[in-house]
Parts: sequence; structure tokens; C-alpha cells
Amino acid sequence: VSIDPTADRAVYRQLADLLRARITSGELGPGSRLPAEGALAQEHGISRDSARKAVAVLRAEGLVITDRAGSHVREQGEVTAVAVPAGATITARMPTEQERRAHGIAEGVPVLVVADDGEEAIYPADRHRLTYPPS
Amino acid sequence: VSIDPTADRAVYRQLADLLRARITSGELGPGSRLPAEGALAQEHGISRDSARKAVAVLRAEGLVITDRAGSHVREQGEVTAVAVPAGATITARMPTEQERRAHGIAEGVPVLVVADDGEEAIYPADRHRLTYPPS
DNA sequence: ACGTATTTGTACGTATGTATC
DNA sequence: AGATACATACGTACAAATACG
Repeated sequence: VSIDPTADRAVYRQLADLLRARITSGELGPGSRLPAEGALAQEHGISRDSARKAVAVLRAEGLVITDRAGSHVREQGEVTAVAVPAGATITARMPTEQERRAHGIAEGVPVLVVADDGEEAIYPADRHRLTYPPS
Repeated sequence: VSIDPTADRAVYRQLADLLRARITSGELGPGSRLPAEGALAQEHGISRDSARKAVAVLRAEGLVITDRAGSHVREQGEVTAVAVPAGATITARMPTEQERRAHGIAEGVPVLVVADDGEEAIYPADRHRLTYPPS
């Protein structure tokens, strides 16, 4: 009941802050299920819309994954090391929707873009790590 | 009036697709102002809520910037080349809210994380490009 | 300097659809 | 079949910042 509707900070941001704190503190570890949006709304005396937006914030930050069953803290999967060719340039950006679908990329996960000699390769940032030289 | 409420694809995604096409085609170039949410809603006969969500999609993709005055196509600013130390590992992720504020990072813009010898440096991905070796 | 219109931000409500359990 | 939970979509309303005359 630590949400204050009259506060300067938006209600949904306050809830996002609360949930984020529980995640980063480890109280909600990787894989942990978040309360349902409706439950969050009831517990904190806010609308489901606000609870929903709070979860959306965390999703955009790449902290949580939401599927049909609900939301849960994102787990770190296997990370593949990728060797960067000498002379390549590396950038990052959010994937297009097609790329998201094609590579099974969750919301809030950027892609690493390795440009080498006009050729571009993209790697979902939650599953890849770039290194040079090859370790 | 090319939005079909009965289609499989959500209305707000259809609008996002339309706007995205106008951006990538160049019809809406960098800096171009997008119609106001209310205008988009009226023009396409949808609710402002749906128009709003469409713009939010583009914002999350890093295509547009929204401020109190409205939304406009993101412009490519100066890009700083950063030399990657040999042996460093490179990842990318969405910035925390604090990082966003501290570095003036817009929504939908990831950060490049360069880890070298336990030291981490972060670079907003819309303003930096990593290279190795130094060109 | 001031008020007004515009535009986004926030927050509530309701309703329906769909997938999962 | 029913309950649960998220996705979508509509509506309303007010606040706050900005732009404009």
C-alpha cells in the first residue's frame, strides 16, 4: 500500500519502481512469476490499466517476459560468444517486428549489428556476446 | 481508411504499420512531425487509445521521439566512433531509467556495453559506433 | 503579460476476444 | 465447461506542458 495517487510520480511508474526493486534485489529471481495484472491492481488499489502499464514498462526494459500465462522475470539463457571480424563496426538497435518474430526475440531486447565489408549480421543481445580477438 | 477493425491484426498495429511504412519510405523524413494522436484517431476512425498505442510501438522501435509538442521522426545525430580494447566483450541492453535520464537517452534506444577487465563502459547506441581496430 | 487552444500524460471505467489451465 | 489472464478497443475525464495569438 505504498502507492500514493497524489504523488508527483505517476501511479503506474510507482508500481513499476516497486516491482523493479523486487526484481533487482533478488526477491523476485529469474523465472519468478509476477502477480497477475488484476492482482496487482487490487493489492495496490489501482486500476488494472495502471498495473498493466507498469508491467509494460518492465517489459520494455527487458526485465520481464509476458506470455499467455502471465509475466515472469527474464532468465539469462545460454550466451553465444561471437568473434568480431577485424575492421568491423558494431552498433545496436531495437529489432524490427519481423526480426523479432524471425529470431524469437522478446520485447525489450535489442540486437547487436555487426557490419563488415557491407555485410550486416544481427545478433539478439540477450543471447550473444561479441569478443575480439576470439578467446 | 485502410484500417480494418475486423482484420486479424490489431487496429493499433495496423496503424503502426502504416506510419512505419511512411517513415521507412521517406515520405516522413527525419524530423517530420507526425499527426497528433487525436488527429490520427479521427482520420482513421479509431479511438485515441489505439492511435496512442500505435505511436508507442514506433517509439519502442526507436523510430520516433515524442515530447509534449507531439511526435516526430527521429533524426540521426552525430555518431562517435569508439575504439574497442582488445579482449573486451561487447553486449547491448536497454538502459535503466536512471541511465536514460543521466545520458539523455530516448525511449527505444539501447546501450552498448563494453566490458574490459571488469570495467564496464556504456554508450547510447544511437550516438556511438564501436570499431576494432581503431580505423 | 495573459488567456486559449492544442497535445500528450495519466487514470479510470467497460466490454469483448482468445488462449490457457 | 468454467475460471483465469492477457490483448484489444472503446469511452470519459482531468492535468500539465507547450504553442499561439
